[in-house]
Amino acid sequence: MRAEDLPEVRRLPLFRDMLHANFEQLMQGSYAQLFPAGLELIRQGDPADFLHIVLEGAVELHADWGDNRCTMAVVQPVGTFILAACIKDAPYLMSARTLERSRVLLVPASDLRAIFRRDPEFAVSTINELAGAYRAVVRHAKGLKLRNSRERVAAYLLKQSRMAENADSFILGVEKRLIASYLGMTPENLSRTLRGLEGNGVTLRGQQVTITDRAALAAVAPPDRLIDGPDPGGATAGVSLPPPTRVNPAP
Amino acid sequence: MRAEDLPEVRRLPLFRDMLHANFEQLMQGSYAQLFPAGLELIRQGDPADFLHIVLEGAVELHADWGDNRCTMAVVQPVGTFILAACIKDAPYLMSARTLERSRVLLVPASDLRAIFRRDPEFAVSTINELAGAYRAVVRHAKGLKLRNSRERVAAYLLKQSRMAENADSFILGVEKRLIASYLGMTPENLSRTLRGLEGNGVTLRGQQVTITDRAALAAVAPPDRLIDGPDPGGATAGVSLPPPTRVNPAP
DNA sequence: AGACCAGATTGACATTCATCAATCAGGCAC
DNA sequence: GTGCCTGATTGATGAATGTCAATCTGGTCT
Repeated sequence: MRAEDLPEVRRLPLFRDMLHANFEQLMQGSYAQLFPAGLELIRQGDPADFLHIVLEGAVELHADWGDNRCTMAVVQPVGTFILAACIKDAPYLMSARTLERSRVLLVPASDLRAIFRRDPEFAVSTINELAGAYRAVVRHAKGLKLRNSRERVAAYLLKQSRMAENADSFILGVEKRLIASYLGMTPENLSRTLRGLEGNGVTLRGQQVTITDRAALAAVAPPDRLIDGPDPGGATAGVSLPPPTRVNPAP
Repeated sequence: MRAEDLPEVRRLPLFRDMLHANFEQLMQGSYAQLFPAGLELIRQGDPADFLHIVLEGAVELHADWGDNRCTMAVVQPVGTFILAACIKDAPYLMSARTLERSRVLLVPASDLRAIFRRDPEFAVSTINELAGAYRAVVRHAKGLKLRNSRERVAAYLLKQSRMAENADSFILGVEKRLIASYLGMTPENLSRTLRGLEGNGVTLRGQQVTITDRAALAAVAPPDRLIDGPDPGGATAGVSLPPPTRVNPAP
């Protein structure tokens, strides 16, 4: 892997506190790889061999059952995914595919398991990472069960707004059909719902989202820290909600 | 706490491998308490002070948003819950209430955090517990997003059947409205769906479930290890699916 | 036994949501 | 620029699910 990536990886909450020697060893067995867009990195059901870390690009985690497919999360740099499967040495519960050309660091699961057994700091980091990931999924499940699709969309927009640098005008970083799948609805339904939300404090033009009346939007779906997160105590990497969005220059 | 409970707690995957001295210390700060049925043990949003372990009875984990409420899990002996919140020292994402008279062991979160920092075995156990809990929620979310209500009900029955001692005839251990909420549907819808499933290999009389044609039921919702679990490598305690059911004597 | 009560069921109805099909719009290759 | 291709949108429709209200049922208490 490129030497210049090391500091960034080292700075991840998961690796930040471990002993240097152990970090070195972990990285020695790892390798970064460049993948084209649309490539299936892992397939659900396969044995978990590598912890994946997205260095560049974006990766979708999705699940399939019969003919149905749904997006569970989008991981962006620098985020890790499928940590739990590696730890349990169990089959992946989700598939992963690149949304764009992406560089991914692959860390052997066996090394991982060996090292947190002898590096207490790393063990604690792993515990925190997993606890954060767990809470992220619980929040996702809560959103699915407690909110209808209109409310989920409104809450999603508000959350993206919070994460954007310019909270009042940002662009959706992902295809709408992916957002729809993430929110547990069809693209058609999302499209109509978005249109229905104009007049509730949002304006849309393509990927462009402008919040004109935050209170009105919040009235559709009162934001709740216990659903929309994040934990007060810092961002949860790993399986997170769809990507932070970039600011966009005024037209 | 009662001395006779100690061995059972000690046998939990979470505590099995830790040093005896540390287990002792952990238990010294803990206390078991008997609660009546229907009592709210914890309320979502409150700070996480104690890891909870159900020794007797049954506890429902549920979430609220506005006027909506949904069941996220039912924990039965001997199972732990809200480990993640304790670890992150963050607010509970779910509320908990006793479904029946229950005895619960309360372990101070601060002790927990202190001890897994110095007991590597306990740290590893915690990691495994969390990884299992994470995967359980992911499976739950997958079920919600990939299956319609009819399929969820069929899969639920099949799963309960697998967990029962007599797989072909068992009783639902929980109120139906609770099951409905867990499955993300209304009690009315569950009732109709259950009726609709007669003729697909199931017979119902009250809480009594009899599977007459497993294949027919499985045809409604093909079981999938990646949704219905469990992990091949052993039962995941903590936040698990609704309770194992007891066998029932033939009428 | 009888009254009572929470939960379950049923029916009628409204709403949400998915599906199918037909455009529409924007980006990219040539 | 033109053609094409994917994703987005829109419309029409039906299926799935929620809601409200009215029983029904099983168990508990007295």
